Amino acid sequence: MSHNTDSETEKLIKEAAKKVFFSQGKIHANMQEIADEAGVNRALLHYYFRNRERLLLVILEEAMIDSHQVMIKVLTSNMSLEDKIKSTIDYMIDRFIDYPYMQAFIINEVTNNENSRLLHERHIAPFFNQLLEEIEKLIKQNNLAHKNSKQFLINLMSLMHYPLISKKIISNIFNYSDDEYKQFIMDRKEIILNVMLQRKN
Amino acid sequence: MSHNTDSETEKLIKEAAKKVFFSQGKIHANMQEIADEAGVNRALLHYYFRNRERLLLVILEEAMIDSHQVMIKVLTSNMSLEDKIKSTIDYMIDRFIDYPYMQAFIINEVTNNENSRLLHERHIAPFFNQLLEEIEKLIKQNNLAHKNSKQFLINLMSLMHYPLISKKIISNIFNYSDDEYKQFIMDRKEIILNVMLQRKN
DNA sequence: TTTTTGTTTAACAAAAATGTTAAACTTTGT
DNA sequence: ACAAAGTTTAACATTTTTGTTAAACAAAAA
Repeated sequence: MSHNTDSETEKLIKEAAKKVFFSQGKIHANMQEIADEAGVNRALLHYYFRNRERLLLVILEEAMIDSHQVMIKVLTSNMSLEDKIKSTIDYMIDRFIDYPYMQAFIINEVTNNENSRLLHERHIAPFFNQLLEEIEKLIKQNNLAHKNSKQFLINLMSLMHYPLISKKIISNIFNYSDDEYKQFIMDRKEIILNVMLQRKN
Repeated sequence: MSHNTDSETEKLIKEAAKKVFFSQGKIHANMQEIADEAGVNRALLHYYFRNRERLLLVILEEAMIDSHQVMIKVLTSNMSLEDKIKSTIDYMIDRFIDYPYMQAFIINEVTNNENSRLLHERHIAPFFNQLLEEIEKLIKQNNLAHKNSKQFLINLMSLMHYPLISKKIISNIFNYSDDEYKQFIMDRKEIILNVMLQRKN
């Protein structure tokens, strides 16, 4: 690599790490593998991020912000119920179809690393209260079949995230190519909406 | 530990490994941590399982069999549609409430280990065809809102597995104790059934 | 042109994890 | 009592990964 200006290389490395962790799901990836993916020397990773833990924490924080801003942005907008849910699903899937293992990474970090859990608790969790209030309003206003906003939220998250996390499993059991898997996920946009709104599909 | 007969220690070690991986979600756990959990010497793990990879493959295979036998057993029984789905959900949750990260382990292994993927492809994936046929029958016979058996299956799996995998996330955002989390999951038995059958709850 | 910044290389130290081995000890069965 | 099987201990070799450093090099900026 030839002399990138300022923080562009930092970004390059972060993107490489995200590719390895979020796209390829290589949860045990070491510094060398990330350096290879970035096409730079391993020493450069330490130059920018000091150590492995910090690099992971940085991309974790960006993933958390990414992931949860999606929902808050759409759900606090001025749309109808259907459009809010629809936009959330559409945007989430479009945004993360190429990062299927991002949620798995977040889950794993929060589960296994106390610092990551604190990061989640401080920066992410508080916003969920806001989100739950919003969902409760939706349920009342639209007389939804679901009554419990927490369960509603987890249902939605389950239907969106699990099929991404289990990309390999799904491809394996249905014998899907990458394109077929992608189509399967795209088809879910409408299906998830219908399930959440209790409609036929 | 004092002189266990035959394969009882083997079992003890496997149970310890399952506790570490499936209950605690410590996906990066090393041999020493597993030995500690089992209360035996690390050398004993090698004595019984030769190396780390084999130990993991053994508990992976048992987990796969466990996990998928649940569905096939219930879904090919003589019950009504509602009871089949209900039994599947009930049994799955009861069986794996204490192994919330089992699915995460399977997913991770299949994603990152070629041998694990082959194990899945050879022993587990074929049974899904059987399962899909069963689901298609159910959909036709009961005129279900869902028409696509594959999407139906993934919906069900999502609603069951994701909330277990994200135990820590859920506990974090809802500020749940272990008991409260458990109750939240137990409440889902009915909720998942209602969502899958498009009923009010 | 000189200086600064970014980057590579290579070598190294240190730590962590894995896998192996031999010896001793304990329990069980014969 | 003896043998066999199970288990522990401790030491060791090997491998892998991490983190550090110094020197050289390239490109941009001054």
